[in-house]
Amino acid sequence: MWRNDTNYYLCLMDITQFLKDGASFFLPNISVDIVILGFKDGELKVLLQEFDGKWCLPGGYVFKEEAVNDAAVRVLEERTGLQQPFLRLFQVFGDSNRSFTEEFKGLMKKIGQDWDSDLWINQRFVTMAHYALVNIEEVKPTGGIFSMHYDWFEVDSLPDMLMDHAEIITVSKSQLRRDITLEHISFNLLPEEFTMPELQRIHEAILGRKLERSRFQKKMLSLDVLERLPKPKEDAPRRKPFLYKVKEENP
Amino acid sequence: MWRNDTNYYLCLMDITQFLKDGASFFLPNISVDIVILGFKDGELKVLLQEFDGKWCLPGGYVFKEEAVNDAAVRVLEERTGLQQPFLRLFQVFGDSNRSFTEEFKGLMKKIGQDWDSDLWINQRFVTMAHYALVNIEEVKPTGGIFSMHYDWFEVDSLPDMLMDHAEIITVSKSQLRRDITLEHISFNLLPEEFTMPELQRIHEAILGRKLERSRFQKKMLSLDVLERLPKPKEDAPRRKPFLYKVKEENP
DNA sequence: TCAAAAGTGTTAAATATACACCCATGT
DNA sequence: ACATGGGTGTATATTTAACACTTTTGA
Repeated sequence: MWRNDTNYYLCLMDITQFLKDGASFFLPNISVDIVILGFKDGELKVLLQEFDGKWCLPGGYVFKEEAVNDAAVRVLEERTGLQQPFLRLFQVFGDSNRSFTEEFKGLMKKIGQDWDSDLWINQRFVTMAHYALVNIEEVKPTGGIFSMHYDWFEVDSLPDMLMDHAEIITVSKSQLRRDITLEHISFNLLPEEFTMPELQRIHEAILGRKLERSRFQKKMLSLDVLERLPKPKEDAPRRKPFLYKVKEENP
Repeated sequence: MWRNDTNYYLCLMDITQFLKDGASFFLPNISVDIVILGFKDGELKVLLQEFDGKWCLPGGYVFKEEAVNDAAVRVLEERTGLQQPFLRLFQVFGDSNRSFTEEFKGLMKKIGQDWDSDLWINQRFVTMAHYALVNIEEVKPTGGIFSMHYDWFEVDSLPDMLMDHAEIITVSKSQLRRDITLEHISFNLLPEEFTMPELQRIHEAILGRKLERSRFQKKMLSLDVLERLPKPKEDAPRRKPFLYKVKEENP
């Protein structure tokens, strides 16, 4: 399941080879994009990478012998170093004019590569849009094959984005908003041990509104998935809040 | 948006031509499958078509210049005659071994077509799985290009299904179960005018459990989306229930 | 000592649940 | 007339909401 041969090859491959031979490794017309979400300073952040002056989602392609889901896991690991983060496919963006043709034209010129409209990378791509929930402190971001520049952006004030990537993020937000009220997945945005106020800030950021302390606490505890640890958080500015962790599943 | 030239061509095309030239019309490796759900005799039914002795979901491929969503709408219309039914993409099935190779081998032989492992139709396919909610009485089913046999099956007792199509139906059921509690979409399974008991039967079938009459009625009416019509349903065996229809959106 | 953050409690309102009662209709 | 399906009401339990009270802690 880890780094297969083809994948390892890609890692060593330079951009010239990628552009030349990609069509023989990857499924055509299919891409994978990942809205990698983290939480810091009270804000929900998304990891973006720079592409010819604009910004775009981390993404990649699916090897011919690879499951779509494995491709998403692989791309996510390539960009974050994370092994088992929370990852979910939430939508497909499949309009007939979805291609990066113009964008690649500009970039190729800039990095001194030959551009050709028949390049496999200029195809129309149907993208499988995923979102991932990560502990932002654990992420060791790396750029993709086209760019070594990356940064975290507040999801509600995005920079100039490529193609439909801003829309993809918008849809991911509303999906996450739905999912978080039905499933217990917000913990994935925090380290193993966390406090109730921290968890509340996350829910507030995702839902876009303030939540009432007392009710939030009761709700979370009634889910019976949290375990309160004996010692409170030490480096807190005022009263030290309790630490919690997600209960082990007892089989 | 309606029947474009390529599509019209396909309609006239016979199976030989489809197998020979399909690769030049369609996006490779991508398919669309639709779990077409209707309601009759107190049961949730799915429209299946026969394929070489087994059964499969209605499906199709995406034209190179066509949006994935338009392809799903087109396939649905081709098989049901319906113009604007409720249709939603709910999952992608993208395992690396997803192909009909063996199944096509058998069928080609049977219908006297040449089989070749390099046939485009033997590729691995990543399928965009949709579900559609239809008024079963309005559907005029037609077979696909491979089969003229179709039938409605109770979703909980399916016949022998091709590949992962039984799993796709299982996932569609759980998605629908989730969606129906959050959105008002069950009306799509009924004619324009319907009774409260009819609506309740549908919810019961989807959720897989009995619901309490009084509560169900209050809940539905409190949504403020239903309009009670002046005359009750006439052809009812006992007491005539009221007829309802979905309120017009008032802008 | 005091303001802010964190934890808990108390009450009221809103919803959900269970079931009882009544009406209409075909047998 | 009565069994059955359909419509409505009522009492109870549960959940949600609003807010008050208390504790802890750094400034």
